Amino acid sequence: MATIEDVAKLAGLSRSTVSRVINNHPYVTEKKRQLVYDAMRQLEYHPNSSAQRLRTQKTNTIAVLVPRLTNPFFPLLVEGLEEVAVENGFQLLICQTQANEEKELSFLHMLTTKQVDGLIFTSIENEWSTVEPYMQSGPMVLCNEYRSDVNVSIVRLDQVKGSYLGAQYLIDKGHQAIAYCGATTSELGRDREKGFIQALAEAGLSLKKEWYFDNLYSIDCGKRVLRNILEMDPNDRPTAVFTGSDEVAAGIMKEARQKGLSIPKDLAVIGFDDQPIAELLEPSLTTIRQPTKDMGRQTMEVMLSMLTNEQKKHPYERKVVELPIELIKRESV
Amino acid sequence: MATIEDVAKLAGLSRSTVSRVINNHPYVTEKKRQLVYDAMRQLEYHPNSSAQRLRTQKTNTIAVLVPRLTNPFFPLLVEGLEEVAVENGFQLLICQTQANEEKELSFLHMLTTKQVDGLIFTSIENEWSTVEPYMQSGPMVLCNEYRSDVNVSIVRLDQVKGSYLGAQYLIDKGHQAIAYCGATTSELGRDREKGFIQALAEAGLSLKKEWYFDNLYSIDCGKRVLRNILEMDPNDRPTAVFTGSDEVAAGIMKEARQKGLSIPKDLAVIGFDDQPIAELLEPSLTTIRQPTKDMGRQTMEVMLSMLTNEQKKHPYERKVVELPIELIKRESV
DNA sequence: TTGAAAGCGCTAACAA
DNA sequence: TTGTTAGCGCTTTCAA
Repeated sequence: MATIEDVAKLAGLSRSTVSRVINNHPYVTEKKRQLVYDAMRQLEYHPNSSAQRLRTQKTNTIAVLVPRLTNPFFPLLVEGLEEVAVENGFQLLICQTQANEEKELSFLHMLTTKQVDGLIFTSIENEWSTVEPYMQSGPMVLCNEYRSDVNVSIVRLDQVKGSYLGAQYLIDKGHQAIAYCGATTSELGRDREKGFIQALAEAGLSLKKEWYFDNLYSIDCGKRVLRNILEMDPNDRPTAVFTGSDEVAAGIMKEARQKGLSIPKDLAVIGFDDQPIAELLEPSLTTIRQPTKDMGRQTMEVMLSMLTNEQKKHPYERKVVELPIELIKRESV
Repeated sequence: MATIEDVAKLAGLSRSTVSRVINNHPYVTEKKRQLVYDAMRQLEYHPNSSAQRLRTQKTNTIAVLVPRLTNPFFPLLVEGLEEVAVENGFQLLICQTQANEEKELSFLHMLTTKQVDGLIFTSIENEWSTVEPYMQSGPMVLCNEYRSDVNVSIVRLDQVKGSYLGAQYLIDKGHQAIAYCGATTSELGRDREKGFIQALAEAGLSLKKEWYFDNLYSIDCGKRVLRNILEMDPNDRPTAVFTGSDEVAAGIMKEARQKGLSIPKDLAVIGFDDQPIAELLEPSLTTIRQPTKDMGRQTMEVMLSMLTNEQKKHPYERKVVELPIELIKRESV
């Protein structure tokens, strides 16, 4: 492999001049610039990325932590993140945590080893107290999932409103017995619960403990929920289910059909996300639309502004962005 | 940030000894090893990744080129690739080409700039002649898509058999008028076409030009196909469609319902991939199952063996792995 | 078993 | 406008 030294020799110039050409610096005469280009081409020279990183202390890479890419929500988010990153000369390092605390920690490590310039969480597995120390190694932004009581930049949705809209719609459609699929472990999950309960309360209803399903995320989880519902007393079981994701909703619907239930007649189902699958299901899925890709774009913009401010030696400024969320009415309710 | 020098000083030892401890070399007394560990902990020292890379000329990172992550086939493939990579201390750099030639080229570049140790294609956008020169910069493996006439390692499926099975099944079910959604641009696409035509030929049938839809990949593409079919003469139009992906099949089915067609009565549909969505559709989708995740695992194993052989200064040995493919019968045919 | 020293390939401050 | 020079932080001979 040719090095900058080889190019300099061949061009009859110094390494500095070659470096200036590589980095598009001013104050290089056109003639010498050409000399350098010729030499680079002749030697098939390409600057060594590790050397550049070591010297500049920058990687132009941003880590994005996602639980798993097989959940279609995240590829969409990544698409938004990546668009803005690439527009600004940055690269993404996509890290699947598999919802595993240790894996997440190992990725956080990349910030301290200077393998990445910044890090974006789209979900958080560890306690914030164990994450926080890593903030001194580089900028972090929370996207989607959040912690409102800590000093970190956040781009998120109004989850309270999301579930409120869903519950209200079910109630408007005459449902009184509504099951809930949620997650108690995250603030996002607790906010959704808040909105859901609020809508119920305004209608004089409350959430039954036995109708609360916790910690669900997959199609199979959804199927299990449906089977659980079927095991309940037929005279006292939910007529509608609010779910935390289109996957779970799809699982419920699939299993319902399997068991001979008709949707929405026997059971109304409402999803969350508005993934492509929502429209394809039969009946098509009523769901809460998240502006996923836009959330990605905005997150990356916050991250890049932090990286830029950092260069100006300004302290990081906390930004909180909240994006709108809406109900998409289809046929499953 | 603490450096190795700081650790050495605090421990009262040399940089070399600290380095040996970091890299688990033998010949360090337990006592000094502890001294080093203590110093590292005290200083919160973490080796700088760029420096290690520059010095060792290794990144322990492998680039994986995918067209886009929003096609669920690829996250599944990546999962397999990543499992094996992580098991062996390697990291994945996932690169979305957006099916764009220039983007692909820019990622190939990472091999020459030593940003990655090896590169895996899951689809190829450029001519092989423009890709080939990059092989001298590091090992490459083709996964899923392939070029049988070039000297590169490949892990792939028997595509001829895949489409043969699908076509044969449709014919067995009594279909004579079968539309085909394919791709002429890749060898994979041409092989599928081969198998399809072969099955037809054995039944004394042939593929109508007007029933050939080229270059389709998304749900919307599928919808368009269905509309095209409906514009045909009702007395001379396909009774079945063979598609190149579950997405396209889903689009066709969705639009068919929209237009009042019943599946499979009015139109039989067969997919390709067996993604989660295949089972969820109504009716559920008959499709060709690809052992996607396993294909990923095997690909990474080939890549790692090349990386290892490289260290032994052996020339790369071309490996070709072909995985089985099967027909999953459901309700859409 | 340990340390000294060289150098991976690059950028940037400084001098000219 | 260009070149000289000093490292960035690490690993790895080589010698002790």
